[in-house]
Amino acid sequence: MRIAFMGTPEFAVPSLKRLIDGGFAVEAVVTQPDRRRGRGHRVSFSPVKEAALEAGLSVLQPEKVADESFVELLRELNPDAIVVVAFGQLIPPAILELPRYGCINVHASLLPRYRGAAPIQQAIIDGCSATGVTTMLLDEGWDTGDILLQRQVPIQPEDTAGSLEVKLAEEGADLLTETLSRLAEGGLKPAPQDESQATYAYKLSKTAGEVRWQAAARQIVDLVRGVNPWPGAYTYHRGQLLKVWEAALAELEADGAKPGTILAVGEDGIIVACGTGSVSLNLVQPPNRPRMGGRDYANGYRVDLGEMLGGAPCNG
RNA sequence: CGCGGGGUGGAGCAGUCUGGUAGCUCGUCGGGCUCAUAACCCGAAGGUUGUCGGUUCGAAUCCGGCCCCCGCAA
Repeated sequence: MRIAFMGTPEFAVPSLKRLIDGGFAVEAVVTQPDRRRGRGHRVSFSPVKEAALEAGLSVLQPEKVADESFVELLRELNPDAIVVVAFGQLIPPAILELPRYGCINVHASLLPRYRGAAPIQQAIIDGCSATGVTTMLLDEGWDTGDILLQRQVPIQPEDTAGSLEVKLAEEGADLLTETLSRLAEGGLKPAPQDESQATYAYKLSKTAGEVRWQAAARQIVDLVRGVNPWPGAYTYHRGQLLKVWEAALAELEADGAKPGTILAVGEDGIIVACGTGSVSLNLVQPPNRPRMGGRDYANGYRVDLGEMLGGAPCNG
């Protein structure tokens, strides 16, 4: 089967590799144009581009796949299927109807739940105990196409968005090759999504990681997991940014203390009062410092009990 | 050349502006107290201050090169 692959971030890499290793003819790899990013504003390649180059495949990076010249290019390639995994651009109708088997998408949720750009993070933030991967036929909507196959994946209590993404990317790659094989055999019947069950996980903003101390301890712990490693949970201490990498439920009663109050320094970290219950900040990171244990932070920065976290940053 | 911060005993920090061989909160080890403890008391070990070079009678501290780490912003 001749495949054109479209993808950009780390999540798409296992799918691409599995196609290559699985003997599928990957005729083209399409990814987002190189962008300046990171410290120093250097140009960097997308993870998919790195993987493609490593496999000896050349890469196409159209600014817009909808451009007529690119559509024409694809038409000439004449792929049997186009696989789209976290590509980052809307696929226009002209491309959707191009391949015989259609455009097949791997999505990191059990559709129709968590359509959108941040399904992994949102599932954790919402405290779900399981999520999954779905393969589907792209249509003109946002993750609204007919479902081909699904597979459930449990969310472990210690999972972060980062660790879960790795698992889902692997499961997704697995499901993808199974989907393609069965499509080729003709034994796969696309099933429409149940619109009434649809929910959306919009792309997270930078501020999605700000800890709201008035929330329940459970919700705060899930937030910290769900936004790790990106955009990262944070609060403010003494007017300075304090990133929170790991947090766990704590036993201490808030005992009337205002949410955000530092109640104690436990063995693992700083114990903070929440709207309901308390959490222990076990791995934190002040600006210009590496990550450190909450306990270490408390020692080195002379944290006093009763101090408040949160509030606005101060520029003094 | 996007802006900026930092590398000091095992961990996290102070000391750098105003040069004079290093301090704090922990940890570790030994001892004590206790029914007991992550609590408390006493004591000890542990540092070529990232690296190379320069200035100086003398450099963690001033100057320059190199390596590494990180925040913002994308």
